[in-house]
Amino acid sequence: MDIEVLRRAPLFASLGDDVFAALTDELIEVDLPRGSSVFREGDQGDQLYFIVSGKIKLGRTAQDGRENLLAILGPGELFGEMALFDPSPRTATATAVSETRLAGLKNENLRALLETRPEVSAQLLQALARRLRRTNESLADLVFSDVPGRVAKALLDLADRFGRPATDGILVAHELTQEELAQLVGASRETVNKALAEFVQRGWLRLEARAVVILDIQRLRQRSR
Amino acid sequence: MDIEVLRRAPLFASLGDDVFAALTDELIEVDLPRGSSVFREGDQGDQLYFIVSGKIKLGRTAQDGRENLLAILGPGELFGEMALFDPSPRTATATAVSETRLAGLKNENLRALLETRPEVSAQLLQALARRLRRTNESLADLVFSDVPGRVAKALLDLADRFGRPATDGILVAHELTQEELAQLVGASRETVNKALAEFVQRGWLRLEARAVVILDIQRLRQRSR
DNA sequence: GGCGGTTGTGACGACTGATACACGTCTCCC
DNA sequence: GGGAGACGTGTATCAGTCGTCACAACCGCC
Repeated sequence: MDIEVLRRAPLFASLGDDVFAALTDELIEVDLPRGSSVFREGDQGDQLYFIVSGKIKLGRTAQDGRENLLAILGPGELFGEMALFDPSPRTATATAVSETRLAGLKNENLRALLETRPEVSAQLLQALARRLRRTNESLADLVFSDVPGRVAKALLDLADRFGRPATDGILVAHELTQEELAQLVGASRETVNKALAEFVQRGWLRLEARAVVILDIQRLRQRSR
Repeated sequence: MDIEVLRRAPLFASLGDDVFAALTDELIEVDLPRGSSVFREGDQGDQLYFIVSGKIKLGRTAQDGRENLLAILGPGELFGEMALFDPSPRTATATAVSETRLAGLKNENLRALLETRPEVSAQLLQALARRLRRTNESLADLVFSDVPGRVAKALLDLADRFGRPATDGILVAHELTQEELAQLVGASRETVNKALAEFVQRGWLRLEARAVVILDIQRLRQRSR
């Protein structure tokens, strides 16, 4: 397994090489094809996961079957950590958006580390605080912004995290279908499609297969406010 | 100051009496009338707060002045803890909903405790995880439920936390104006008012000054799904 | 007694979800 | 290699929810 990504993860950055080496022995490798789930809402969770490569979507399903996505996570990020502190079952389903490799860590193993290493606790607290901040941000967006605004914001966020410079703009290979993008911003696929078409028509974007190229990031930023 | 509430707070429950006594010396008492703020969005934060009595609303303001509330917190709960892990300024404004007494604790003091007491870290992690869970819940509600549904949900939540049995139902003295309730559920005051009027007309609720009496909690629960 | 803040209610318009359908593309199987 | 079907995408029409605006009534407090 490529452990370089994990070595650089903030949670482990403070650890000595020996402690980190001991930890890697406890990691459980998981490989997932697109569309398969790591765990589902309601499952009992005894593990948390680091993303080595690929992308994971965290989603919830309403009783009528509609879905909404809480987050798209990429390499170096961790998820499923809430089971550590709370015995209640998982409140979200984690699904691979693309072919994905994970490193799982049993709660008990991390718990032992937390007992002896206050810096690791601090890092975990920071990670949770940041997630809470992001979620609060999304809440405000849902209340204040219309669908095109939320789409613009989501694209900019994805660009920040997964964007790569291209010849004529920023290539964002988000790997999401428009349906998934719609679930992420809390709107219908059709409305998201129209918002994208409008952005394209204005020359701010170019659409590619499960990707976009941002051509005019300034305008897009302006639209997202 | 009435420290009984704090002694029972989960964050301190695991501490010995001696450690707790030392901690109380570091607490800073704050009294607030209705409407005054503990801190505002953008402030630099170096303290977190426990609610001894009263209620606090956490809110954000959009650039056009519209507000939305992230949470209503009551006695025993803590807030402002995100400044501990993240140097960035406060992302919400904390305002007293009623006359409120707080106990403030400097970040540095808590940090010292975290270094030596892993149980306190664990409690703090748990508190954050629960908040994140609640926030995710709110997100899903915004996407899936209509305004009456969200109002019903908010009332049930407030009833859980602040309700007291009355002769003909559950008295929920939330102390919020309809405007504040609207900001909490992410809707306009008028729409919230109409939802409340409908519930009253169906005999599920009785309205009182900054309070409601829930008469038929079953139906209200059903409406909230 | 007046005045600001809060509540109650109606009319209207805009955004957006639902529905329906055409089209393109990819995969898998024959 | 080609075709069928599943999946993803592009677009239009229509109806419903909800926000905005407007205004009346009410309450509590100075």
